[in-house]
Amino acid sequence: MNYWLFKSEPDAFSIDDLKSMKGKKDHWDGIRNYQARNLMRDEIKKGDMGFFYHSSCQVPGIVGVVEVVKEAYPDHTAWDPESSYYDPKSSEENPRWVMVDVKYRQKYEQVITLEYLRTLDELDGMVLLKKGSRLSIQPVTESHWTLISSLSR
DNA sequence: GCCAACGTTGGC
DNA sequence: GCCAACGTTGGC
Repeated sequence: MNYWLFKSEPDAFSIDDLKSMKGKKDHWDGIRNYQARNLMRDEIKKGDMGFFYHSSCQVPGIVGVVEVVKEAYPDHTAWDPESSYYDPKSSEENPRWVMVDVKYRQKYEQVITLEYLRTLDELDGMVLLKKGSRLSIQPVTESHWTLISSLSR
């Protein structure tokens, strides 16, 4: 099993939004970055777990956990001219972008803040903490996953 | 709101 | 295929 980190701006889509969806699950649409797309297309498997990360907000950090419940399939928002994720170069015949489905698993009582994560020597090398890192879907190592998960207790 | 870092585009 | 210009991300 592999571990991931999914970034979202809570103003656009928060962990509470996910929790309130029917079945507590939703498709992770709107990814328009090739590196993140390739991770979804090639690496992210059903049953994988992910941290839900809130970015571009007052207190950026990890707010909870999701599970991947459906593997990559075409992102239909790319075909919708009304959508802000519209990409005329993507078609139903030849989809350029994909998404996966994730399901809410838990919300932490307290945000594990980016500020706090930066203080932990054990997280050296974590993609999230690298300077200039802005990948919206990131791999997380098992040891980092285990450590961060233990912080929520 | 600023701005550093990064990704993408397109002319050559 | 290079790289300047531009657009975006995201912490602060």
